[in-house]
Amino acid sequence: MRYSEMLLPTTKETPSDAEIASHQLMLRAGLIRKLAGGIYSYLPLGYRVIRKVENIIREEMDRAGAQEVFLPAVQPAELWMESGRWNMYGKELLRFKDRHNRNYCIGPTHEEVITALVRDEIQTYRQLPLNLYQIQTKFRDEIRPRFGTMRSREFGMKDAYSFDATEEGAEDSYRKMFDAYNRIFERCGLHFRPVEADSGNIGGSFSHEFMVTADSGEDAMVHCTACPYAANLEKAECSRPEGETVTDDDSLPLEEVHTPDVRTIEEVCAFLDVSPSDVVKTMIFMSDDTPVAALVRGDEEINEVKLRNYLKSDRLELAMDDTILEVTGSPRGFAGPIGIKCRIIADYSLLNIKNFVVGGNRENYHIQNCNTPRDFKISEYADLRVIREGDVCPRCGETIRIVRGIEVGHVFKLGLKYSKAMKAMFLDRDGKEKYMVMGCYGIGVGRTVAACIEQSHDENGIIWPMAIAPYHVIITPVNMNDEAISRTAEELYRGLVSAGIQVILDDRDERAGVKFKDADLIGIPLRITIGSKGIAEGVTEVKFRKSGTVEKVPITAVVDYISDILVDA
RNA sequence: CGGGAUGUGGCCCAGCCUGGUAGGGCACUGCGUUCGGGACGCAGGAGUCGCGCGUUCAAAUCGCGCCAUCCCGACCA
Repeated sequence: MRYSEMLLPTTKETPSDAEIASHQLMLRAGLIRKLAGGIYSYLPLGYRVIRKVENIIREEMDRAGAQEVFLPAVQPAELWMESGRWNMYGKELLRFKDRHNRNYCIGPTHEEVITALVRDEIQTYRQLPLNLYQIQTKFRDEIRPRFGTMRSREFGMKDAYSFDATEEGAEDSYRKMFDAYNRIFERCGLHFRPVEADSGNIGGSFSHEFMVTADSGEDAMVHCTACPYAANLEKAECSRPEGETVTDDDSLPLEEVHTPDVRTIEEVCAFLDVSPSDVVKTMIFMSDDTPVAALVRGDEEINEVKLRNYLKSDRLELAMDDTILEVTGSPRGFAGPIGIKCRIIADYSLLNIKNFVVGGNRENYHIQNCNTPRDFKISEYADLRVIREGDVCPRCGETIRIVRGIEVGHVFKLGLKYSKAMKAMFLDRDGKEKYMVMGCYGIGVGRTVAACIEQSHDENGIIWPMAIAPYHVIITPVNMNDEAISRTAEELYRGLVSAGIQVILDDRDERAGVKFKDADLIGIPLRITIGSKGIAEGVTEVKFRKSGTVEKVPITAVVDYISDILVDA
């Protein structure tokens, strides 16, 4: 393609409403333009990258045995009422009425549509397993879209759905997708890590997120420094400490202390001159409609996802003030386990501590030198806290580290959730009707592109990995008015094009500096510079965007030289 | 939705406090010079100052309301 004919509006200045590198560079390099909040147009260069990623996804999905379909974006409300999500999904689901006043939504995801399709078309176990995928525009009316295509409202997503006759089959489908995702992100040149993720209400332990490591990532994940263990922060398990040696030795007598207006852990520590690890936090939650007290050491945080999973509750939230008063007999800030009127669950961090401070269950009082089981009994210990940097790995015992990441993919074993709700059944070998076992698997296409830039750029611009670069090569004639230069550039351009190489010829009548800056900004992996000095020697310069290294290559050998590089890549 | 900020040619911003002629840089058009890391000169085109109402002789500037955008918290690919 000739640069002079392309819609490729690069800018020197950084748009003021872009915060992170990938968003700034996507705007500056002319990949995207914003139409409205969280809604973006892809320009030619940006769309080429999208298509490259999509094609990698297609190849790997096809290779894994999935078949591509294309489902409607507009979906009737009845389907969503069937699954129960019309009322559950909330404001993120964009709803509207047609001219007949019928309710519709724009699909934020396609479980309903695919399940309805498959239940009508599949009757027997002989037709299973089945894995269908599509690459389609989704709309989620996000509370707060941000970071360009990283979290937009309208976005391209690959979503796949597997249907199996058995649990084992579903696990096999899951594993195939897991493997395919690894290949996809590897081919996109990303540094990523599959991490164990919370599977929430839906149950089962089969959920992994594919996280691209990036400091600007919105998610936190943990990984072990020694073994392959990696998990989403909210999922990461904390080991039960060794050796429960709680005895009454060196126990001091219980002591109620007046602590006027002292509520938070910090205030308690300052007031009583103790450290947070000598205090026990008592937090009152409402699990569905039942109050529960969760205990954790003062220097730790409660992980609400773990607590919810432990309790198997559908809804979990911090209790309101009136509940706290009812359960503890005191206002917020003084809750303690002694004499409390609800179920008590203690985090493992409560093992092995003694003479600790607890709330007094009485306004403006705390209790010191509390010990178990002397002063109150803990019948349930569980892993309830948020893991911390430096904790021990739950698998191997080595050190845990926390890093930030961008979730680009998610694989999920759905089980029977949708097949039951929507009656997706088949006739098994034994002549009995059974529910299909489902899985769903998503990849954010635009987010993957943004994540790639986030991970691969420098102060001059984007550095595309060869596999998803919009073009492989850019030819930069330093002066179009120099007859020898422009002729050589034209000839080389024709040579590369006929060799099937994706190339831009920067035929603009611009100074060399401008062309170099733009070439760096848009991140083309290879740049061929053609100048009069080189022509005199019969060579061109091939510069590698990533390493910055420059090779002098004879003009006659450039096409072969480039072809070889691309074959290796 | 709550908290904070911003809205001025396509882009980045000044002007607002202290009301009176809309300004700079980038980009764009023409001519000339220049030509290997975002050149220079001259001449030009381009703006309902987010929208509405109000205060005032007079509003980009002051007041009120609305809208939009961005950042920080609960959702998610």
